[in-house]
Amino acid sequence: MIARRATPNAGRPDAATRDRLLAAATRLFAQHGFNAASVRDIARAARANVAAINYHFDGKMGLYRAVVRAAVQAMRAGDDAFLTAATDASPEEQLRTYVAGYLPRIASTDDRTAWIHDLMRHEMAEPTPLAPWIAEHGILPRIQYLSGVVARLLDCKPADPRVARCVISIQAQCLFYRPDRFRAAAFKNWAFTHADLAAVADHIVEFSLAGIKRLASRR
Amino acid sequence: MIARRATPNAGRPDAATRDRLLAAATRLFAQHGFNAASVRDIARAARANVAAINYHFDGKMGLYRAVVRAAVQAMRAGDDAFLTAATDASPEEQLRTYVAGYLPRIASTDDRTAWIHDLMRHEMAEPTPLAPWIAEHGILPRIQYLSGVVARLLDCKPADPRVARCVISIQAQCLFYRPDRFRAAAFKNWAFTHADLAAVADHIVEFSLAGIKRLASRR
DNA sequence: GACCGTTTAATACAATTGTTTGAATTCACG
DNA sequence: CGTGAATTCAAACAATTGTATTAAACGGTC
Repeated sequence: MIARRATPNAGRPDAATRDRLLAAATRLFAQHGFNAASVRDIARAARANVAAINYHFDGKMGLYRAVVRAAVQAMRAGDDAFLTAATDASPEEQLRTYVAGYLPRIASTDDRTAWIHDLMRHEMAEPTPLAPWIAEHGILPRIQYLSGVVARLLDCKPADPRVARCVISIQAQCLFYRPDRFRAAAFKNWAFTHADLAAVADHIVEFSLAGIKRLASRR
Repeated sequence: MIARRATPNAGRPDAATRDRLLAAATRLFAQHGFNAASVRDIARAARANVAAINYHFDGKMGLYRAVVRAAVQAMRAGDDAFLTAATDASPEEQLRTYVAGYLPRIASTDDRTAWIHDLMRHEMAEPTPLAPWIAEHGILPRIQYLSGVVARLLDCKPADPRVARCVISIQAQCLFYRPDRFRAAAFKNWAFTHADLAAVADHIVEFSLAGIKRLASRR
């Protein structure tokens, strides 16, 4: 039967099987993607039975949905922390805040924050039916915020085609610092200390501000 | 027995089974990645028997190696066409030539040129043992060329940390225009006409030149 | 036309996939 | 202790995976 738990009282003595499954699935889906992560591997990592996945989540896709939901939620929570912070600051300062807050999360290798971006990378390479939903709820808000900042910097309407191009230029630079084996091989000394990362954030801001100012003056 | 064909005389009346397998594998590996593309799907698409893959390529991994070898080869051939073209041009003009030549290939949806980048995307999400080799032979040469151009623009040594950061900023902007479902959902009107693409190339060059000049003046 | 190496084909193999089943176990409550 | 619902478990399911086996078909040379 279906028979879901009526009250989600997660206050069990030890972590409930459902929670352990969710945690293990988060790690393995982020590492290998939806298809390549097997339910048996997930169950073993969670010290649970395979059937528990179907019992608690209605199958592999249901488990994935739960992971993705949590990912988007964590993403928006992280954004709100520094996006809504200084709405009265200058757009230059807003851009600096954005990059300084975003880049460390992108470049992080700490599993507690990095898994979201690994999940996204797999969705880009081999999309699941959830891809459009993730893009709309996890990414679009950030793009729209950035568009507003850039439009003020360019002193034009957000619909101006230059806005989208500049937003992409900024976003692309940040995203590129997500570590992977390709970058490690193509760019030697890829490992970043905290100081390096701050320098990179500085670079992206200066580089982008110069580019934007240039395009603002033309036309 | 092993019994590989002594001479690779591909001049058969109709396309040899080996060639059809290679073509089908190229398409399917690019679409779904190494693991998700099954040998049976490849064989069916090539109108060949499953065992033909083991006979001609010594297994799935051998087939993938052949595809990747061709990919890197095509990549370098495409690069040489416009990288070695104008070595006496100004670095500004070299950058413009680079972006104008590179971006259309990145943004292409034509299977004859796009498959290479799709292959790379899968390697980034779920690397195979070939990943380091691909990075070294397929990507590193381009990065080194770009580093030389940027070093001249910055008027500094290629080892200067600013060079790598600027190269990344340029490369990241170009790579971001590879189409996928996420970008289509996050950026409306993502489809590009030829004119749009030229405008984007122009944007990247102007944006980046302004950024580089700015960083050249500081320090 | 008979021979022999090359290529194709059908089939079998063990391993792994997601899911289902039905019984055993656990837990809260009377 | 006893009852009944919630949860866990081992086992089995059919489908799919990459590879190996073995025989049949092909193609050029004597």
